[in-house]
Amino acid sequence: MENFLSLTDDKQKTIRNAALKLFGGYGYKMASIKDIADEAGISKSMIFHYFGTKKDLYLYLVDYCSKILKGPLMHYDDLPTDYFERIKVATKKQMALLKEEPFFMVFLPTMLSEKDPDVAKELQIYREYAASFQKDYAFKGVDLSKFKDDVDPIIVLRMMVWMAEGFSKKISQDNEDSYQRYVDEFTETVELLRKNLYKEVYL
Amino acid sequence: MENFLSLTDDKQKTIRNAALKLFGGYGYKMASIKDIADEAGISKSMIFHYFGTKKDLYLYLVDYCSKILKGPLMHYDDLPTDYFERIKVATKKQMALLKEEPFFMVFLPTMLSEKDPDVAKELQIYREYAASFQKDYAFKGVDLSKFKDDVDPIIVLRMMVWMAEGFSKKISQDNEDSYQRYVDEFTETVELLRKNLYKEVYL
DNA sequence: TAGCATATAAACCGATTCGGTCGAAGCGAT
DNA sequence: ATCGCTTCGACCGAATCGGTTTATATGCTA
Repeated sequence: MENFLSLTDDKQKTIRNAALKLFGGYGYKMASIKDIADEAGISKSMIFHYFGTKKDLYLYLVDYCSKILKGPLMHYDDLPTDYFERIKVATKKQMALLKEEPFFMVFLPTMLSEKDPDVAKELQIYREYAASFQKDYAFKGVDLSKFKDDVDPIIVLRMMVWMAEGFSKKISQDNEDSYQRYVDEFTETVELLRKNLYKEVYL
Repeated sequence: MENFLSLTDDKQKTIRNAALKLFGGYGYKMASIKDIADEAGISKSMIFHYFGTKKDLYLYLVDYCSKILKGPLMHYDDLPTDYFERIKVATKKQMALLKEEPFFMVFLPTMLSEKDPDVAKELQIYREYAASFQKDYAFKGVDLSKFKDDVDPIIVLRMMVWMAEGFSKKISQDNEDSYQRYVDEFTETVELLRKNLYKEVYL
C-alpha cells in the first residue's frame, strides 16, 4: 500500500479509475488484475507491487469510496427545506462529484451488492450506511406544505427518485464533458415541476 | 438446436432464462457455459448437446429476443395521440412483457452494446432497428397542443424518458411479483402530471 | 427379456487465464 | 561502480475455459 501512496496523484488516479471501472463493471471475481492493469496502462506485476493482493486492492477502493461518501459532499445538516431547491443542490453536488470521480457511481452500486465471500463480510457496514443515508438525504426535513393541496407529495418524491435514477444513468453513458448542459436540462425540469406543483404563493 | 427445441416448453424457458440472465449480466465473453448450466440446474454437457457451441447459443438468444421486439407488443400504428395515455399503454405492455420474459430487458441492452468480434457482426442490424424504434414509439404523432401554454413539451418528454428509465431499473431490481403495485404507482404519477400540466379543457 | 436408442452427467482434453512470484533490465543518485 | 528503486516480461501451479468422449441410467421396441 505505501508503494501505491507514494506515486504521483495523477498515477494513483489512473490506476484507481481503472480498478473502479472494471470492478464496477464485472464485480470482484470476474474483474481480473490483468484487465485492470491493461486499462491503467501498466503491467500486471505493478498492481501486486502496489497493493499486495487482489483483495487488498478491492478493499482499498471500498475504503476510498466510503471516504467520499462520508466527505463534505454528503453532509445534509444545512440542506434547504424547499424540496426542489434541495434537489437542485444535490444535483449540482452529484455533477461535481461525477466530474472528479467518474467511476465512483459505477463502482458503488456493484460494491453494495457484492456477494463474493472473499470480500462480502467487510462490506456489511457500508451497506447499512448507504441505505439510511439516501433516505435522510432525500426526504428529511422537507417542507411539504408548499405543494398544492391536491398534489400528493409522496407521489412527487417517488417520481423524483425515478427521475434522478434515469438522469444519472443517462449521464454515466455519455462520457463527454457536457455536464453543464445536463445540469441545465435537469434544472429546467425541476423548475417546470415547481411552477406547476407548488401553490402560487410560493412561486 | 433441434435437440433443444424438442424439450418441454418449461425446460426450454429455464435454460433460456439462465442464458439470458448471465449473458445479460456479463456479456458474451465473460459469461461461461458452466455458470449458465449451473443456473439452469443441468450439466454443462447438455448445453453443448442442445446448441452445439457457445456462439450458437448466443445467436439463438439474439434471434429469440428479436422476435419479441418485432412481435405484436411493439406495433405502434394505433397508439393514442394523447401523450400520457400513450405512456400508460406502453407501461402496461412493458410490465406484461417483464412478467413473461423477466430477463429480456437484462439481455437486450448488453446485447446491443456487445463488442466481441465472435458475435458483433451479427448484431449490427438489430442495433439500428432498436434505435429508430424507440424514438418513434415515444414521440411520433403525439398531440402536444394539450399542454398548458407555458409548459414546454420538450422538457416533459425528456423528463418522462428519465422517469421511465429509473422506473424500469427499480423494477428489474425487485424480483418479487409485485408488478401490479408498481404499475399502480406509475399510473398515479402519470395522472398527477397530466392533471397539472394539461390545459383544463383536456382534463 | 434382450437389444437398442436416447437423455444425462461425469471425466477428460488441450488451451487459456487466473492470482501471484521472481529475476533481470533500466535508471537516477551516490 | 554500485546501490536502491521502479518496472516489466517470464514464469508458476491451480483453476477455468469451450468443447469432446465415455459411462450410466432410462426407457422403447421386439
